[in-house]
Amino acid sequence: MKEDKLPTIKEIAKQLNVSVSTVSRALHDHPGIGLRTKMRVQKLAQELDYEPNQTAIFFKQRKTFTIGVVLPNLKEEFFSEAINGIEEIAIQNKYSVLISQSKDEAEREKQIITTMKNNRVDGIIVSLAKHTVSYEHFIALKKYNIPVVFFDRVPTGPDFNKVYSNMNSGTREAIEFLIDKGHRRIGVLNGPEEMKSSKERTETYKQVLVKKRLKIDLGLVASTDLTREGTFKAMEALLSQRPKPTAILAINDYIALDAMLYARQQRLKINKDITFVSYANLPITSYLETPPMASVEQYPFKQGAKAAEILIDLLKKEDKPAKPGDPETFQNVVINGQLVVHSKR
Amino acid sequence: MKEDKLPTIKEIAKQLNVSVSTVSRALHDHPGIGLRTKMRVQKLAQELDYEPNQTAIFFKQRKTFTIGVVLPNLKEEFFSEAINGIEEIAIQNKYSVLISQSKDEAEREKQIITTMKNNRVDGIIVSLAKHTVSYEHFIALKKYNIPVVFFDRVPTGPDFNKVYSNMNSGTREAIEFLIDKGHRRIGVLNGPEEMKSSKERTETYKQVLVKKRLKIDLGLVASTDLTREGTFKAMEALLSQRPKPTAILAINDYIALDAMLYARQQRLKINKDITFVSYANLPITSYLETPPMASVEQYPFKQGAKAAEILIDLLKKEDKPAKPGDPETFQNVVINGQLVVHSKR
DNA sequence: AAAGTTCCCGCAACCGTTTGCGTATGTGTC
DNA sequence: GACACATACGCAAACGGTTGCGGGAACTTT
Repeated sequence: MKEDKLPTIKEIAKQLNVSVSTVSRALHDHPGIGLRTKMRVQKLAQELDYEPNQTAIFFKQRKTFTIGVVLPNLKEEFFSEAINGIEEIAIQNKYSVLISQSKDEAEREKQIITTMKNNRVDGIIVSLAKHTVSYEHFIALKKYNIPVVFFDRVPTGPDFNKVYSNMNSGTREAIEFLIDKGHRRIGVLNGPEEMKSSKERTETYKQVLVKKRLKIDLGLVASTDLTREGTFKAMEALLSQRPKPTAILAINDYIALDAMLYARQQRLKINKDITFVSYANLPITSYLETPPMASVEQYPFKQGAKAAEILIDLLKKEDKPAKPGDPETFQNVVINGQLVVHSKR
Repeated sequence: MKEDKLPTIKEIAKQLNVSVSTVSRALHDHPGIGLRTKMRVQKLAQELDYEPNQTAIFFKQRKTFTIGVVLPNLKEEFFSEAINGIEEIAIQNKYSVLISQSKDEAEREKQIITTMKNNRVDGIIVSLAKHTVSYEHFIALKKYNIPVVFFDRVPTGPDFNKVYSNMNSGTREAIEFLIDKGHRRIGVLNGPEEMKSSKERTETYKQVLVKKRLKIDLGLVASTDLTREGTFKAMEALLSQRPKPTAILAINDYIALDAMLYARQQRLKINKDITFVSYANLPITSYLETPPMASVEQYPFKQGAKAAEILIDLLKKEDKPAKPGDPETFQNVVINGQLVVHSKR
């Protein structure tokens, strides 16, 4: 009943009594093929609904036109926004996107990278799992000529392509904003210490306080492992300081939300007894009755798009004969975070 | 400098002075290969870091071990949860997942399906764009032997595999819940009329009211196109009814949040002047000070997982010789939504 | 010792497409 | 009518791996 056999180039060739190479060339508008046969071929291809078998092409060309994306999860709007950026650029360049979640587990991340490598994705975009400390599995990709671009959660060291937002200026703005509002005891709800950004945040925090001639109290800096429980614990630690902090800078909007939840449980009025400022500026906060007073926008869409651009550029360059003497260079794009103030008072 | 050449089966064969077929079989633990050579081959493969070229295998086996997932967007937690379910099952079965967003545009959806078809994904899981009305591009996949499983936003008609949650029982529960709480004027914030679920919701709404002997006022049923503006408009319409509704059943949590936003702008107190009940029961609501009073849980993870299971089952069956007489059958799995009450009063 | 078995392994085709190279036919030139 | 030259197409190899089949060597059987 069903004809089961998909039309191939061979099929067309047979029906038209020409060779497969002629068909192939005709379909690609190769100049060496006469107009007459070119037309005949294209017409029949139309009629048969011929579509080239991409797997064959991938195999032959040693290219899959697929880029892999590995990120901690898809639930956070930051990442799904970033994917939008990636997809946008990918589609424009006729690339497909293979997405996988590390679930913030280093082991799983490694596994995913291996799979992607074997599937011969052309390149990979990564936002690291929160506890990833070893980058060997990424370095190993070099042997396979698979370029990697990191974004947001990027590794330290110069030997990587990366796109990330510079928290420092945003952090500075955020803290100065709070100080301007009269806050003197400002808590920091920081991420795990393995994350590069965590250290930087603490650093900038100290710098601003010094500059503003305020006392530094490291009891006001706490780490959460990004789980709700971890955040609650960190909040508990922060709120037990005396005098209590009147404002808190949280590593991202989700953590801020968890922190608010805890604060409410402690009968604190948000934006009155305690003020929050965080990072990311996610749409989710627009739904809230009491959003963080300000948020450092990190432009996830832009980050994703930029990472994709860099990757695709690399892929295009790869086709060209690399000049032998060329030292390998790495892109390092910094997108400045910017403080967005949500509420006036 | 860099050896550029990836190790292949040929390479191993040459180094060991055996044929490629022997190597291939040795690596697969084929019984027809002697223990000695099997060991030698496997050892060398190890040393060379040999990894089979999947693209070659895909091509040869006419199978890619990839399933495509098409859904409206990744931003909604419902969908990202569903993906988690899909990924879970996929990984267990050694499938990769190719994700693409239709952005709720029928045209883009069609485009994606075409690309996936050409990329020879083994099967596809789809949640329809909100205005998709023609299913031809899906039906066309049959010719390519690519099975499709729909979830959540499923097409009407019996000729499709689908997994969706039965809103009716949930809707019934939700409305009865509101009536029990004393509400008599219950508004419905429904989705676009193209969506099957919208019609059903209205239907069930009417049934319950009839059963409870309440007057039906269709002015209390409004449609939103799922954008924030659309929802505001619909809310405006609902709130202009007299007497005003005291409770609103919203098509999903996001819409409920938008609606609340509007209600607050109108100086209505949530859960006091006006009560919301919605669908999905997303984690996002756990962050809210005033979450919907109740929500119909739709088990996105389960839906995704189930869809993936069905698809993979189909793929496995495909390998087996299909009995010619067999009429094609379609799975139709219904997951009952269940009302989850958030706040007591 | 010849015949039959069993055990291992190699040969070669195949999947669908691309592409370098060779060649038949046609065109133009003197 | 012999020559060069372009034009239009075919041949065949290659990409990397899988698999049916066939066959040589070693071993068992009678």
